Amino acid sequence: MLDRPATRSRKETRAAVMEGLLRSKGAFRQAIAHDSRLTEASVSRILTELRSAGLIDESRIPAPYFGGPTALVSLRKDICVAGIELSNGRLSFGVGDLGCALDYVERMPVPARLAQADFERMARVSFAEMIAWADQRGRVIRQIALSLPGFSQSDTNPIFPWDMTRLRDFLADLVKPYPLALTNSVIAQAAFHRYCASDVYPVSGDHLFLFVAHGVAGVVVHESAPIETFNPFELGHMVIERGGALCRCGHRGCLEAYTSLQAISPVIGLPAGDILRGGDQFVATAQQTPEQRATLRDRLFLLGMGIGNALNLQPLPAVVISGWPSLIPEADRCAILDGLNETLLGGYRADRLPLHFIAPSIGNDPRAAMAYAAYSFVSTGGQDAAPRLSEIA
Amino acid sequence: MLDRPATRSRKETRAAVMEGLLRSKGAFRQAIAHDSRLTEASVSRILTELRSAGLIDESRIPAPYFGGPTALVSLRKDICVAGIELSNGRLSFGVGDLGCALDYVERMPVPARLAQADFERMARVSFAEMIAWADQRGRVIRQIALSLPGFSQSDTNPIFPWDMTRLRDFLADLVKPYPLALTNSVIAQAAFHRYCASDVYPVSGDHLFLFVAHGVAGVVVHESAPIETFNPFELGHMVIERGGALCRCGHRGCLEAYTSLQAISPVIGLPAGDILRGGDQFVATAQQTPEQRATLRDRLFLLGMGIGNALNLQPLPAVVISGWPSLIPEADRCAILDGLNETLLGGYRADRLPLHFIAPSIGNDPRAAMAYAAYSFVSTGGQDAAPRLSEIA
DNA sequence: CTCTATCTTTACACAGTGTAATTATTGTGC
DNA sequence: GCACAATAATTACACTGTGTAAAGATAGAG
Repeated sequence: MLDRPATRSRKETRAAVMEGLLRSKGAFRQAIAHDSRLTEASVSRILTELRSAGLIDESRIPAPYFGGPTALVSLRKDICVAGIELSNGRLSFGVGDLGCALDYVERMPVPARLAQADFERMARVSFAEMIAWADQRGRVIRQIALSLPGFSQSDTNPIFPWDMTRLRDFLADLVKPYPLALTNSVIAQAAFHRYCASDVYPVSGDHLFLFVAHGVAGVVVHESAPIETFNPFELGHMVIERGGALCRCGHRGCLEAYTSLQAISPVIGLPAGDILRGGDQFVATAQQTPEQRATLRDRLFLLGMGIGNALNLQPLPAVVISGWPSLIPEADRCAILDGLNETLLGGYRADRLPLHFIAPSIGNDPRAAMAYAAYSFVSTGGQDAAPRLSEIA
Repeated sequence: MLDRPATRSRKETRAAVMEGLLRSKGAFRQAIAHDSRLTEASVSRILTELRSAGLIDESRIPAPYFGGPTALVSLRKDICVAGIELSNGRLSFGVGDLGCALDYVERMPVPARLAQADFERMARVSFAEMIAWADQRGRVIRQIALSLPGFSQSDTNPIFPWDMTRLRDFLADLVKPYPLALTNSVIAQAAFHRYCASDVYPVSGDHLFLFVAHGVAGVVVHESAPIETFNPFELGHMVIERGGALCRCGHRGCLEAYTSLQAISPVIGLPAGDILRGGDQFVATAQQTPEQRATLRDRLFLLGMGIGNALNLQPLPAVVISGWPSLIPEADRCAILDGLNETLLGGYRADRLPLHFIAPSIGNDPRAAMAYAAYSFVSTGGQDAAPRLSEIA
C-alpha cells in the first residue's frame, strides 16, 4: 500500500529487523535489507546498534560465491524467554531461547474447568521454581508470555470465565519485574508456526487457522501482518443447528456441541483427554461401528459448515486445521469438504481452497507461548526488557 | 499502540489533516492538531501547503472567547467529486462537493440482474452526460468513486457475477483521466455515515453495520481505522438452516433466503422493489394476517441468529441495522433480539449490545459513493488529482 | 488607542534514512 | 606469498518531517 515506506522510529526499525531474523533464523545483510525494506546502509546502522546491545551473532562462514557475504546474522542464542501455557488440560511452564529450544519445562495436569484461585496457587509455586532455575544458571529471562484459550482483548473469555482485571493484577504482581505478554492460545500457536515450525507448515500465504480440541478456535493469519494484530475467535459457538444439541455455553446447536473433544469422545470410543495424546497417529476408526463412523462424518460435515460460514464472512485462500480431525483417516475426513461445499459461497473447489491438516501440537507446550514471548521480545526491539544480571557485570 | 507517532510522509500528514476536516466539516487549529496528532506548528505548515494548493477555506468568525481563534478551517466548497452507485435497483450518477451536496444527479432503474454489457452501455452514456454537465459549468471533478454491492478485493462478487478484470479495464478507459475509486456499497454507506450524516448516526464507537435489502451485507466499522481498510462481507449467505429454503446462490438455508427483500416481499404484501421506497415510514403491519406477522417475526429471529453468529466471530460493542427491518414496528422487530439471545455467546443483553435501527438510505443515491469519493480524494492529500481546468487558468 | 490574552508563524534542532563515496574482506591467479 | 578483483560493509552527506521555543499577529477589554 505504501508507495514509499514511511519512516519508522528506531525502535520500530530494530523490531522489524529482529522480527525478520526470528522468522528466517539467520540471514545475510542483503536479505535483511530486502525483508525489512531498508537499504544495506541502514541495515548496517541497525546491526551496529543490535550488536552493541548484545542481541545478535555474526557467525563467519565461507562466502557462498566470489566476494560474497561471510557474516551470517542471527539472533543470539543465549537470549532467554519464558512461556506459560494453559491448554489441553495442562498448565506448562518453560524457559528457552529465541530459537524455540526448551531448556526447562514443568507441566501439570489441570481440570477442564480450572478455578481462577487454583490457577493462581499453582502459578505462584511453578513460577517461583522457574525463576529459581533460571537464576541458578545465570540465565536472564527477557520476556514472558502467557497464552490462554479464549483470551481476547474484549476480556470476555468463554473458556475460562475469569475476572480478567484480577488476572492482570495477579500476573503483574507475579512476574514483576519481568515483562509479560498475554495472548490467546491460537495466536500463540500461530506464532509457533511462524517462528519455530515454519519449515513444516503447509501454507505460506494468508489463511484460516483452526484448532479443534475442547473448543473450536480460529484465527485469520495474515502473512504480512504482525501476529499481535490477529483476531482470534471461537468458531465453536456458531449456532449451526437451530434448537440442536445443548452446548456447555447454554445455547443449543453450537458447533462445539458436535465437534469438541468431549462431544466426539463417545463416538471415537476414547476419553476426551486421550484423543489428542496419541500423537500424530491416526485414530483407529476400524474398531468403530459403521454407525459411529457415520456419526463422525456428520460431525465433520458440521465442522465444514462452520468453516464455510466463517469463510463467507472472511474470504481466505487456504485453511489449516489442527486438532482431532487431523487424526481421522482421509476417507472420513473429507466429510468436511461436503459441509464446506454446502455453505461456502460458490461451493467448495479444491483448487481454489487448499485445505491442510497438521498434527495437533500436543506435547509441545509451552513452546507456543515461548514463541509468542520471542515475538514480543523482538517487537520491542530488544529495548524494553533490560538484562538485569548483565547490568551488574 | 504507538508511544510516539511514527513520522509520516507529507502526503500522509496532509491526508490525515484533510480527513479530519472532512469528518468535522470545519475546525479550529487546536482541534486539527489534536485530531491529527500534530503540534500546532506542524498544522500551520500543513495548512500553508493546503492553502496554496487551493484546498481549504479559512473563514473569519468572531472569536469564541477572549483571544480565541478567529479562523475556522474547512475544506473548500468548490472542490468537486462524483459518485456512481449501483444499488436498490438503480444506477445513479451524481456530482457535488465534499460536503455531500448533490448538484447534479441522474438515476436510472436497472433490472435486479443487470448484465455487464448493459451496465457498460448505460454507464458510457450517463458518464458522458455527467462530464458534459461539469465541463459546461467549469467544474473540475477531482475524484470519482463507484460503489457496487458485493464488491470485494477478492474479485468474487456474489451479487453481480461480472468479470472484474473486464470491469476494471472498462472503467479505466471510461473515466480516463479522472481518478477512480472502486468500493463496496456497504463501505460507501459507512463513508456516507462517517462523513456526511455523522450527526444523525446513532453510534460513535466501533460497531457492526448491516444493510438488509436484496442481500444482507455487513461491515465492521472501526472508528479509528481508515474506511478503505474495512472488510465488507455478505452475511446473507451464512447457512443458518441446514437443508432449508433454496437460495439464489444454489445453497439451502442461507439467511438471505429468509430475510432478503425478495424473501419477505410476499410476507409484507408489497413488491420487493417498493418496500424500501416508502421512505422511513413503518411498514403497515396492521393489514397483515397474524400468520404473516408471525412469519415476519421468525425471519427477524433468523436475522438475529445470523448477527449473533457473526458477532461470535467478531465481538463488537454495538450494531446498526439499516434496511427493511428498520421499517417494522418495534413490537415485531424485537424478534431479532430473541435470535441474538440464542446465538450470541453469553446471551443478548441490551446494556452490553446497543442495537440501533436507521432508516434505509434510499433516495440518497449516489451520495454514498460521493462520500467515498470525497474520502478517496482527501486520502491522496489532494495531490494525485490534478485540477486540469485550473491549470490552464 | 493601548494593552493583553491567545492564536499563528517562523527559526532552529534533531531523528531517521537514502545516495554515493569509501573502506574492508576474501577468494583467484600467478 | 602477494597483488588483484569482486563484492560486502561502513561512513559522509543531504534531505524530509516534525517538535520546541521564540517571535509576530489578532482582536476584544478598558
